[in-house]
Amino acid sequence: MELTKDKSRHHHGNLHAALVEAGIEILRSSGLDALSLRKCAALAGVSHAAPAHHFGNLEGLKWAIAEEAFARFSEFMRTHAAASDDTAHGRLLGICRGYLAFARAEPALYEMIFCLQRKEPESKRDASTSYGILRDTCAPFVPPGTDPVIIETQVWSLVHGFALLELHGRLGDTPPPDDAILALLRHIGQEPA
Amino acid sequence: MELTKDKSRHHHGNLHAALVEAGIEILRSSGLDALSLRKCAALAGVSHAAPAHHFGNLEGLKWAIAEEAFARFSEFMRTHAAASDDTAHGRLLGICRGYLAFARAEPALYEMIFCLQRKEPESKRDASTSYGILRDTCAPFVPPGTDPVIIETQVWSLVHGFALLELHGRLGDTPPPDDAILALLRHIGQEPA
DNA sequence: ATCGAATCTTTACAGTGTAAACTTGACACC
DNA sequence: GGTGTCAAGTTTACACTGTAAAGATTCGAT
Repeated sequence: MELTKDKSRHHHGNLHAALVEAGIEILRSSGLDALSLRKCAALAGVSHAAPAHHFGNLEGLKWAIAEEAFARFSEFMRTHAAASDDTAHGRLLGICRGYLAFARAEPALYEMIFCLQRKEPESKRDASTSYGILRDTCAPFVPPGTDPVIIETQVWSLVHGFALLELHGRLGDTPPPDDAILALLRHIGQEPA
Repeated sequence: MELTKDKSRHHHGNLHAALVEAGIEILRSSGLDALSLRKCAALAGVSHAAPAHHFGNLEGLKWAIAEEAFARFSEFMRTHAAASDDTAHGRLLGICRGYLAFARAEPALYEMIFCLQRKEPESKRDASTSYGILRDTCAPFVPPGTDPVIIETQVWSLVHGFALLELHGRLGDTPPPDDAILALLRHIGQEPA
C-alpha cells in the first residue's frame, strides 16, 4: 500500500509530491467522493494529520492535486496541438482534440479539475496554465473590440459539453465532434490577424 | 428555526417537502458544501435520522432537492420562452435567456443542479424535465440524419459556459451574450422544418 | 555543540452518514 | 372498543471525517 517512506519516522523527504500522487491514485480507483485527507495519509504511509500540515485543509490538498492535473492536462493539449497543422485553425482544433483525449484518458483527474474550477479564483488563471494555452490559441480569432473571454468561452464550453457527453457514453456511434468544432471555427469566423 | 411541525412527535404530515425546503434554505444561505442530512433535520425540527428514513441517504436527499430545483428551472425557461417571439429562433433564444436568468436568480440551486448532473442516469432525462424543453426547442434546428444530442449540446454547453462566466463576475461590462447565442443560432443554420 | 525551526506524530474533539432497534400514532378489521 | 399491522420518527450506536493543539524528532545554520 505504501508508496515511499525512506527517512525514518519524521522528515519524509518530499511528502508533498507523495501525497499528491496518493491522492491521484485514490481519485483513479475510487472517484472524487472517496478522496480524503486521512486516506491520502494512509496510502502515503504517514500519520493522518500530516496532509493538513502540508496543505492546510482538504481544499488545499484538492488544489494541489488539481495543479498537477492541470499540468498533465496542458501537456496533453500541447502535444495534440503540435500534431496538427501549424495554422491558427489547426492549433485550435489540436487543443480541442487534446482536451477530449485527456477527458477520455484520465476521467478522474478531469472530473476533479472541473468540479474545482467553479470556485477558482481569478489569480490562478495565469499564462502557464491551460487557460493560458486556450487564450493564446484563441487570440487570433478574437475580433477587434471584443472581449476575448467571449470567444474563449464559446470554444471551451463547447468542448467541455462534448467531453461530458463522451464520458457518459452518450456519443456512441455518432461521428466524432471534429465536425462540430470545425463548424464552430467557421462560425467564429475570420482568419487570424 | 423550525419550519413546520404540527402533529406531535411522530407523523409530521409532509416531512418530505419540509426537508427539501430546509435543504434549499441551507443551500441558499450557506452553499452546497454545507448541506447535510443532520442540518436539514434540525432546520425542519425532526430527529437527525429522519431524512435518511425518507431519502435513503444523502445522495437521495440531494436528488430530491435537485428535482425541485429542476422544476423551478424549467418554469423559468418556459416563462422566458413565452415572452419571446413565437418562432423557433425566438423560443430557443427565450430558453437561453431563462437559463441565464435562473443562474442569476438562484445561484445555489443552479450549482446544485450542475454538480449533480455529472452522475445523472439517463433514466432521469424524460420529457417533463428541462432536458425535454431543450430537446423540443432544439428539434427544429437538427439537420436530417444528425444526432439531436449534438445540437442540444452545442446550445446547452454554450449557455452554461456563459452562466459560469456571469456567476464569477467575469462578464462585467461586456455585452450580454445574446449576441453569442444569436451567432450560434446562425451557425446552427437552417430554418426550422 | 547548540538552538531554532521545520516536519511529522499523538491526542483529542466535534460533526458527519448510516445502520439497527425501539416507540409512537394511524387505520382497517372483527 | 379492542386488536393487529404498518409506516413514520426517534434513540442509540458506531465508524469515519476534518481539524486543532501539543509533543517528538530531525535538519540546518550559527
